[in-house]
Amino acid sequence: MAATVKDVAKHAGVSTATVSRVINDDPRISEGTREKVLKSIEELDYKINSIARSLKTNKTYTIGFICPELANNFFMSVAKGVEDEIRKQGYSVIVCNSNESIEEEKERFRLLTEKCVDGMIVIPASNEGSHFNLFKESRIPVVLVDRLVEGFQADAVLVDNINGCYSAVEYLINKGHRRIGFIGGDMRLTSARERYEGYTRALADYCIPIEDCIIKFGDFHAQSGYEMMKQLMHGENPPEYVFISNYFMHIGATKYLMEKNSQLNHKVSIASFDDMELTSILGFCDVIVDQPISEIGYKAAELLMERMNGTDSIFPQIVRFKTNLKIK
Amino acid sequence: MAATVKDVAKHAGVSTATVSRVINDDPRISEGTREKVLKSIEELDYKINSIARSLKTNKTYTIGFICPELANNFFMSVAKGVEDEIRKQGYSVIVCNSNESIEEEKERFRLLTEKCVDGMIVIPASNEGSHFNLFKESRIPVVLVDRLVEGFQADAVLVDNINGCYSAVEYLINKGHRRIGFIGGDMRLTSARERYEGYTRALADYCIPIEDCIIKFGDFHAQSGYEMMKQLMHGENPPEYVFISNYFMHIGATKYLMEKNSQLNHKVSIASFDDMELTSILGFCDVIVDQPISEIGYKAAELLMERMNGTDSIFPQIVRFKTNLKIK
DNA sequence: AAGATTTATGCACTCGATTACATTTATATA
DNA sequence: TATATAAATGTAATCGAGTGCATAAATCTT
Repeated sequence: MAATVKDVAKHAGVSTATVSRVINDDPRISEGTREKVLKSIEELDYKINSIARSLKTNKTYTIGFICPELANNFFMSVAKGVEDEIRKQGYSVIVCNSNESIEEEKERFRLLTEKCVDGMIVIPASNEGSHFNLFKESRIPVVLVDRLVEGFQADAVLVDNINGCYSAVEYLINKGHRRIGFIGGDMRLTSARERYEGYTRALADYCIPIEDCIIKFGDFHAQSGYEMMKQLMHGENPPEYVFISNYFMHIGATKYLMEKNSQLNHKVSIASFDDMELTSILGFCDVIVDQPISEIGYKAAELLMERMNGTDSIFPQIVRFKTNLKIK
Repeated sequence: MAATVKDVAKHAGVSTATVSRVINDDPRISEGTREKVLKSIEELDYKINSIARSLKTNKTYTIGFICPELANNFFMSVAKGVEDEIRKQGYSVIVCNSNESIEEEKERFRLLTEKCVDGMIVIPASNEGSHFNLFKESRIPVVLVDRLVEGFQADAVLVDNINGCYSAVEYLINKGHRRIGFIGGDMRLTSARERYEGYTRALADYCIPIEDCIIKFGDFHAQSGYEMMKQLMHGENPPEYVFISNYFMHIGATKYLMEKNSQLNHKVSIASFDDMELTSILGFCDVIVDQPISEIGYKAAELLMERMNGTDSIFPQIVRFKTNLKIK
């Protein structure tokens, strides 16, 4: 049905090689034939078949993006940054959902390999990454985002979680607070670990004892934020401030506090990660560690482009963005 | 580098045709050769090259998803539903951002055509759709989601916006409210128009006069929700209830009310569309029109699959999901 | 004007897999 | 046992575009 180079060639009275050269802006084509061919392309409404082209050139101009969840603002903001950057170079993005499962992550990886993507950007489901060997073997460039994977060396774009969290806790300490609780994420994720590290380090530096009873660990989801805040508030001596390790748990925690606010005879405030659209209306929070989410996506795309263009150093590049402390 | 059918064929001592048949589960292959081939595939770590396959079969097992924005929970929840459903059949999804621009929408469409996607799911940027002729010509199956396009007949998955909005307004009327304001979306979108229609229809059916001064139109973004609520509250006689046409404007409006709450000598409540994770903590809202977002994605995928498999009727199918009124 | 260069174009193979058709081998039938 | 039939495999063309090499045409040299 659709016109091919052959049709165009016949129509223009030239060979397919010439048509191909016109399409690819080969300079050694005379102005006359170029126009003739372009006219035929126009008239036949010829559109290139990138499948055929890819087969020959071994380039698909497609990258894969694997993340643990699609309906997640953080991940999708990264994806947006990636898409934005990468399409400028004519690439497009196949988006895959690993569902926070290592198995599915592996499975998506296989799929993308079969589809011959030129590169991948992965937000790992876990730091457990034995299956990441597959990446190495495949020789497909990979850039990790937000989290690292044990035993797998690759380019990565992260934020300085430790100092981000540290600065928030330090700020609270300087404001005179001593009893600062913590709600952490899944400790199998580097980001969760680093944030916890920032918390403990700040306390240690200011000689404040670490009280396990005001430290809880959730899983970065709203429901667990709700639960953990509940547990904290039901403790013997609840903290006056709670640092919450991500946006979604922050939402859950706020939900709990809103529901139970009148019944609680204890005032609590929140410091948290991520300044999303909604953060400003989450009423208990006045200290925010903001990370440059779009930039993360841009940078990941940029690193990947470098690898795909072969201008790579042997050494993996780890880019860490600084966070920004916002006080309401 | 990577092994091809040829390599496998040589290694197993058979022809490439036989290898291909094994890969594609052709039943008329003897158990013996099948095992031999599978063993070679294993040993050579052969992976199929779907580019080559697609060229021959004219199927890419890839669909396109074009939406006006990536970092948008509603769109991405639809995308999630789509991905979920479609990957069961071995498809994957190229996600494109039209940036709410008709031009970019067109441009993405061209890209996806070149990439030979088997179908597309589109959340249109506008009801203006002269460029949708391209779809017709291309003969690539398309399913529209959430919004229709003028003059373009295609399968679509929508919700019953009119009755959804109607039921909420009716509920408020039955509770004794008479002065119900309205914040609408961009009227170039069918969804915005239908919701407004539901509002006016309910008022008319209950013989309540429509007061233009308590009706504002934004653009479905948070910022405009903020602005419009501000305008309403600064009006001479602000309404007691406001129906807000979508989640993001709801957020913006709430933000305004939270900031100015103490200074307003007028109490206002909100009814709104969409029950997202955060809706429950948006403090002014107690009436919600909930739409089955994931289902929308599933259904769109399903319709598209039907078209792609050619089991299509000539007539476009329009599926409209009922909404569900939730009272807090 | 004949040969050397440069420029423009075409021929034909290739990428990796699928498949119609041909051929071989095994099995059933008379 | 010869023949018909079914099952298993191979041969070779094909999908649509790109490209090394060959060739033709145009331009330059001397």
